[in-house]
Amino acid sequence: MFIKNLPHKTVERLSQYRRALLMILSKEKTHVFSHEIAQMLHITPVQVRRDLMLIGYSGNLRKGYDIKELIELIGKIIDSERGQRVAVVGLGNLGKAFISYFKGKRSKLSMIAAFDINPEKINRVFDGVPCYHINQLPEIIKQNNISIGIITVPSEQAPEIAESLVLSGIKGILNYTPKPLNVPAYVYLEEYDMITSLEKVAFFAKKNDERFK
Amino acid sequence: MFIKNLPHKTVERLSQYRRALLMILSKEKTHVFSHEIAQMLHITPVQVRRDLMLIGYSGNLRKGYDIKELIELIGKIIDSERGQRVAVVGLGNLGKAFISYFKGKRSKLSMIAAFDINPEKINRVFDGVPCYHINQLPEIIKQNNISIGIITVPSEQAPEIAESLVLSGIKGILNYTPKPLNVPAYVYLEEYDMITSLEKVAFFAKKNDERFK
DNA sequence: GTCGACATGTTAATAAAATCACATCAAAAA
DNA sequence: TTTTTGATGTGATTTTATTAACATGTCGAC
Repeated sequence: MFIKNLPHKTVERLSQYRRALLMILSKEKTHVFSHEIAQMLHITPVQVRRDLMLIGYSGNLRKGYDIKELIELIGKIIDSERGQRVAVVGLGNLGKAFISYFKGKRSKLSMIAAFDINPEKINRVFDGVPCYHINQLPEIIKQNNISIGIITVPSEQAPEIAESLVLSGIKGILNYTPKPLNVPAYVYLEEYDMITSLEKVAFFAKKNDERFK
Repeated sequence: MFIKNLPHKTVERLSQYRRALLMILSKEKTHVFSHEIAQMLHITPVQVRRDLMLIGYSGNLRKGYDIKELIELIGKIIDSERGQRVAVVGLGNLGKAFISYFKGKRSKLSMIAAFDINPEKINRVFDGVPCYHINQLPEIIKQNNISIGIITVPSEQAPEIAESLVLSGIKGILNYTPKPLNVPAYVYLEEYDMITSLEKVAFFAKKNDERFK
C-alpha cells in the first residue's frame, strides 16, 4: 500500500491509533468516532480525521470508523508485508527494557537478536531473545536478514556499532545514545536522548510553575 | 534569566549544545564556531546561530563563540537556579536504565528517589538512589520537594501514579508508558513511547529502502 | 416528509520550525 | 591601504504541522 509522503507525525500517530484501537476492539464495539480516538490520545478529533484522510480511509457518517478495517489498513500502510526483523545492540538495562516491553506486542516486527560484550550474557536467552557477542554482529544480521537495529550501548561505542550495522546491511537505526550518529542517506536514523528529554521537562516545568504562580 | 517563549525544539537543542560543549571544553580550545557545533550534532550552522540568537548570545566574529560563556548562559536559561529534584516511579529495567544513565551527569537536576512495589527493591539503594514503596510516594515527594517525576511503571498503573504525583505537587512528568496521561495544565507533561518510535523507524526504513532500490 | 442533531471530509488559515539569502564586519593577505 | 576571506546575525521565505471553518450527508424525531 502506497501513500505518498506521509508526514512523520502522522506516522507516529497511526502507530498509536492502531494500538489504542486494538485495546478497545471487542464484539460489542465495532465502530469508533474520531472524537473517541482523539480522547484516548489527548489530541483533537480534527487531527484524527486529517490523518485518516491522508491514508485514504473513509468512515461511516453515522457510525464512525470500522475499528477492524482501520486496524488492518494501518497495518497495510506502516507494516512491511514480509515483516521486519529487529536486533538490540547492548543488553544493559535499556536494552532489556526494550525487549521486555516489546514482547507480546503482536506485530510484523520481530525481535531476533541481542548483542553484548559481557560474557555472562552471551549465548543466553533474555525474554525469548538470544544474545550474541558483538563481533558476531555482521554475520547474524546478514544471516537473519535483520533490517532494524536499536543501539543501547555506552555512547563511546555507538559510532562503531552504527558503522558495523550499516555495513551489515541494516535499513533503519534507533539510537538511544546521546552521541549523534552519521549514517548514509539510505539508512533511516532516529535518535532519542533521555537526558535531553528530562532537561526539557525540567525547563518547561519551571516555566509553567512561574506562569501559574 | 528570562527569554520569552523559547521554541520546544530550541530548548532540546540547547540541552544538546551544552553537553557537546562540555565534552570539547579544554585549555587549548576556548572558542567554537557555529559550523563546528552543527557538525557535532548533524544539524546546520544556521540552526545553531538562530538558536543562539534566540537566547541573545553573540559570538566573536573571528573566533566564534566562547565555550565557557555559552555553557554558562545555557545553564542560566534552562536550569532552575535552585535546582530541581527528580524521582523515578518504577524501578524496572527502564527505571534503572534512566538512573544509571543519569548518574555522574553534573547538572542542576538531582535524582532523589525511586519507587516500586517489589519488596526486594524497597529500602535498598540502586546506583546511589534509594527506593521506596509506592505508597510512600506522596510523603517522600513532598518532604524532598521533588518537582519532576519519571514514570516507568507498567502502563495500566500509569494513570494512578500520575494522579498521585500531581496531588503531591509535582511540576513536570516524563511518561515512558504507552498510556496517554491526563494532567492539569499547570503540570508539564512529556510522553515518549518506544514502540511508536520503533514502528516509525520500521516505516521509514521500509520506505527508504524502496526509494533507493 | 422535513427538520434538527451530529458526524465526516476537506479547504483554507494559522502556527511552528527550518532554511535561504545576504548585510555586516574583523582580521589576514596582498 | 585596500582587498579578500570567512565568520556572525537576521529578515524573508519555505516547509511542516496544527487548527479553524464549513459543506455535506445520514439518521431519528416529530
